[in-house]
Order: sequence, then structure tokens, then C-alpha cells
Amino acid sequence: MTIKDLAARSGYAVGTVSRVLNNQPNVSEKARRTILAIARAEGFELNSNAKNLKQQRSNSLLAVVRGVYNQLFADLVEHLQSLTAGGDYRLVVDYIDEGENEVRRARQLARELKPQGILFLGGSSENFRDCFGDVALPSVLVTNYGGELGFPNLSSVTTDDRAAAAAAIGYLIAQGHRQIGVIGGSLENSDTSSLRYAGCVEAFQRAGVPFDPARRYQVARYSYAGGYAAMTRLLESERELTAVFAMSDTMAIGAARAARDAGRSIPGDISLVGFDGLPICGYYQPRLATVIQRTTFMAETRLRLLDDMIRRGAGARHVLAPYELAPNGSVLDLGKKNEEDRL
Amino acid sequence: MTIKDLAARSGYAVGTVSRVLNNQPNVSEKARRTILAIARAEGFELNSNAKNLKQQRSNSLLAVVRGVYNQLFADLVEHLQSLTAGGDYRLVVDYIDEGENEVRRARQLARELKPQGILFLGGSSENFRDCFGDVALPSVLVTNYGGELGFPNLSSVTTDDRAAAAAAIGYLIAQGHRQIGVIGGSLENSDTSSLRYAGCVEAFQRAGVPFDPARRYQVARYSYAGGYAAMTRLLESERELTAVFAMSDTMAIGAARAARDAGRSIPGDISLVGFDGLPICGYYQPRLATVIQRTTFMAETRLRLLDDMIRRGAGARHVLAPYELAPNGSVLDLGKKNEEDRL
DNA sequence: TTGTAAGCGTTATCAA
DNA sequence: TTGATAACGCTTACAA
Repeated sequence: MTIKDLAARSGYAVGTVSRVLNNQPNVSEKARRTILAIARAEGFELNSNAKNLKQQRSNSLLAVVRGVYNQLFADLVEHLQSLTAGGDYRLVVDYIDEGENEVRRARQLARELKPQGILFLGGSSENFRDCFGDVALPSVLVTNYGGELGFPNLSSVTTDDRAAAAAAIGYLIAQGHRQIGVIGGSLENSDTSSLRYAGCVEAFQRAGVPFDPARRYQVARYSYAGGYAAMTRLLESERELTAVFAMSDTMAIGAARAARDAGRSIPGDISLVGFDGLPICGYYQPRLATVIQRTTFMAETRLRLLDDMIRRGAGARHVLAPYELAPNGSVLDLGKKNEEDRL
Repeated sequence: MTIKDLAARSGYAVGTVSRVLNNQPNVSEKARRTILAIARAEGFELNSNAKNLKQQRSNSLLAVVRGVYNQLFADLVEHLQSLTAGGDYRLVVDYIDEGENEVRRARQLARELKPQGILFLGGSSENFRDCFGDVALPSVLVTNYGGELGFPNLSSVTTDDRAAAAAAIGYLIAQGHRQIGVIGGSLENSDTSSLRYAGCVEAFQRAGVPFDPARRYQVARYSYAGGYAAMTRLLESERELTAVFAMSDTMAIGAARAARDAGRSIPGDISLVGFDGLPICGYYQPRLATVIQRTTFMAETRLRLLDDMIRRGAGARHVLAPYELAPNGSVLDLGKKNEEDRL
């Protein structure tokens, strides 16, 4: 079933059929009704390959997700999906491993799919610096700040990772903790981790609390198992630790398991703060203190920025998403505890 | 950059270029080398719209995922993604809400994308009975048994939900529990829930343990919040409950939170068994007993079945995936406990 | 308001 | 082994 068949069946020419199907003007009501009726009866759908070929573009948005096991990305994709569901764009999601180059991948897929824009979930500045140059499509980088890259077609929506991490450390310090470990990603491969790391260091310095990265910063993959392994190493060498900040909730939960397996209680012996604000935080035992990233806001903003660039030719913008520190049962108030101990 | 340009640049004709790019025979080594060199240098990619238009099909597999917040599906999609990553197919993932009709959606998308096959994650027999008739593509239904539907182009890979649920209940009974609640999906909308429900009833009957569905079966959405709400209702009306089986790990974790918020301990007061075998089970506190679904096996089998149907014209097959009951800290051995109490 | 026809980038057939 | 060309289904000028 093609528009030719529709034309034959309706007695109109293909041009008219096409105009009707695309809601264009200059078509008589009669033609519109007749043609639509037949189309509906036959369950006719335009062939998007032919359409895209002709128009030299498709109606799709390409989302390249780097890091398959990242629960936060899953959340974001879900939001994106439901936001685009009714709209003008079709979302094509592609997942790649953390080790791969997301920009090169996007470039290749873009040649093939001719999407209208690209969304990057996760990614590293380095790859953008190296390869983004010849990507001409409007793009949005999520969970990474793209401001200093200076590409005119690359917007970004990201949490202020530096400030957010500093807030997490500040919170632990305010609760009386001084012996604090940090679990995060590799500082070479991950901008996000680097920014959060910088925020941690800043918070420690500001409060005059000593922090020896060589001993107290443990690199891990963003997964339960990664958090588990990192915590195990921390507990072995740093016996006097009273708190740990993990750069993702999944790592924090892995860390909690490791602590318990090592005979430490949460938060009795070790207080724990995560990052992301996944739904599980409120259901974990104890409820997990975390830095909430506003996924709904981020998803909406992304789409808006991208749409502005595509439809209105807007320039690149860089938006910081609000974050929120969520105190919870996984953190013990040491000040209070010491006071009670004195009594 | 099109193959015409490539032809001009290389001095060969488009036909030759096309043959080279598609690894076809009857091309001289020299032509192959020359053309590939230029293509690589220019970063040339075939336009898949034109290709698909011409070939009347694409190289994609369509995966329609029904139930956006289902963590198990996320797991399965990840597996699928990594399995297809290097291969001949491109995976296009589409997420729809639990309320939507997955078959109708697939039919529409199929017209547009011309995929080679369709994967359904989640779905209900009813929709298949109503709408699958005019879907001609090889398809695989996952997490739902499709055997009795009798479509020649619809395979299925599924856990034996009935037996698996019976095993979960049997386990609780073996541990001495007699007052057992069940949390699961709507029996009208979800085949999976219905099968698991039937397995529960069967296990109760076999063991001679009374079970009043009206009071002890609570319908919930497959989410933390759904489990929480269902558990809250259960605890209010059924004070003497000692154990609960939830038809997903997420619901089980929601239920655990509800129990604790109601002042009950896990597993001291309430034992808990989940379903799916998500990674979180081993990290939750206490570790969550569950019925493990073998996601890797399921993902691999699916692809194999689909590939057999596409490439070798194989008929529909219905495979039951192995499941495994994983006992864990969230279940209290009441027999043992009673014995200890006596001493 | 409608019809006609060119052309999008590719594959595949047939002739050379 | 290579080249020329029709065709895939659609959009869009342009003509009627």
C-alpha cells in the first residue's frame, strides 16, 4: 500500500494525497475527507524511509547513552521517552559501553539515521574536543557541563556537580564527621567524577578538615559491585573512618553491603551519603541520604533546548539543574551522639 | 557525500561502489581498495533511508517495552543491546506505558521502520489475540508464554511463572510459614501475574495451607510505591501475617519499607520473597530472597529464536527459561525459631 | 484546487 | 569486472 494505491483508489493524484496526508493547505475539504477515510480504513502509514530520503532528514532524535548500567540514565531515558511519546519526534536510543567514544558513535549513527538532533547521556569532554568538531547537528550534553567546550551547536544541562558534591561533604562535616572517605569514578575518564571530586576537596579545605586523596579517595565503577569493592578497600586501610560519600546511589548501596559484610553497621559505625536521588533511596534500609538530581527537570530542559535549536535556530545554552541535598537515616549526627555519650 | 560522489572521486561507477560497500563479489581487488580508502578517508556511511527504501526492509530489530519502570526489562534491554552491538542488526527500543496496546504500537512502528523482527517485552495475550493477526513479521514474546496463542510467527521465551511462584510459596511454607500474603499485578491485565497467582494457589492447596485471596491477595503496580501501598493494606487487615510473597523485587522492597514504617521488622516479624533476581537483592538489607529469572539466557534465546525465524524461516518455538529459587536473609525459618523458643 | 514529473541515495538488473 | 539505468515511495515545484 503506497500513496499511489491511495491515489488510484481515491481518484485523486499522488500530489493531492501527499498534501492531505501532510495536513497541507490548498486541498478541498472533499478530497481531504475522501482520502483520509480510505487511508484510515486501510491503516495506511507513510513510508518513513521514502519520506526521510526525500526530505533529507528524519523526525528522530538520537539519544546516545554511555554507561549501560547507570540507573540514573535509565530514569532520564524513561522521562525523555514519555515526553516525546505524543510529540513530533521519535526517540531512538542507543546504548554504548563506558569505554567507547560516544561522539564517534553518534557521528556514525547520525550519518545513517539523519536525526534532527542528538542527546548525549554521559560522555567526556575529551571525546567532544577530539571529535565533535564535524558534527553539525544541534546537540545537548546531559550530566556533563559543555560550556567551556565552546561549540555553537552543543548545549548542556547538568547538575552543578562541584557544588553538589561540596554540599554532600559539608553535610557530613556539619554532622560532626571528620574522618571521611570518598568513592567515585576515575578522574581521567570522567568529567563528572572530576568535578565532584573538586567539590569534595573544596569542602574539606573550606572546613579545615584534612583529606588525603591517596588514602581516602577510592576509584570505582558506577555500580553496586564497584561500590562494594571500593568500600572494602577503604575499610581495610582506613580503620578510623566514620563516614563515606559515594558519587552515586548504586555505589553507596554497594558500599553499605561491604560495610555490613565487614561487621560495621550503617549508620552506627559508618555514615553514608550517595548521589543521584534514585527512587531506591527512600526504600533502602536505612533510608539513604543523597544528593537529588532533578531528572524530570533535566529531561524537560534538554528537550526544550534541543527543540529551540532545531526549530528556532537558537544558540547553545548551558543550564545548571537544581540539586537538593536529602538528609536521611544513613547519616549519624556525631555531634548529637557525642553529647549523648557525655551525659 | 553520496555514492555518486564516491564514484566520481574514485573513477568507478556507482554500481561498483555499491558492490564494494556491500562486500559483494565480482569486484576487482584494486577497485575495492581504492574505493574503501576514499570512503574511509571521508568517513562515508551509506544513507540507510535510501537503502531501506530500496530494499524494502531495514536491518533493525524493534523492541517494544511495555512498562517503563520495570527494572527487569531494563536488564533485558541492556543484554539485548550488548548482544546486538557487534552483529548484523540494529536494535531500536521503544518504551510504552503499561496501559497501552503493545501490538498496535508495534504494528504502527513496523510500517514505519520496516524492521526484520519484533521483540515484545511485557504484554498481554489479549492484545495479541485482538491485534497480532495482521502482523506478518517474525516476533518473540518475552516474559509471557505465547504457546496457546498459536501464531506461526510468534515465538516466546519465558520463565515458567506458575512453577516459579509455586516454588516461592513452597519455600515459605517449608520454612514454617502458614499466614502468607501475596502482592502481585492485576489478574485481568497481566498474564504474568495470573500465572504466578495460579502457581501460588496451587502451592497452597498442595500443602493444605488455607489462603483467602480476597483478604490476602493485594493488587499493585510493579513498582516500589505499588509494593508499599499493597503491603500497607495487608498489614492493616491481616495482623497475623508472618510472610509475604511479592511478584517482583521492586514490589518486595516497597513492601519491606511499608512493614518497617508500620513497626514490623524484616525478617523478624515478616518474611519476604521477591521475584526477578535483580542485582539489588544481594545488596539490600537484609539480602532479599527471590526467584531468579535468567536474563542473560532469556536475552540470548530470544535473539536466537528471532534470528532463526528471520534467516532460516524457522517456525515458532516456545522456550521456558530456567528459574532458580534464591533463599536469603529476608526469610525467617519459623520451624527453627519455634524450636529455639521452646528451649 | 489538482495533476505531473523530477529527484532524494541506494540496490539490482542487464548489457557491455 | 564494470557501467548504465530503472525502481523503491515520497515531497514539491510547476503547470494546468
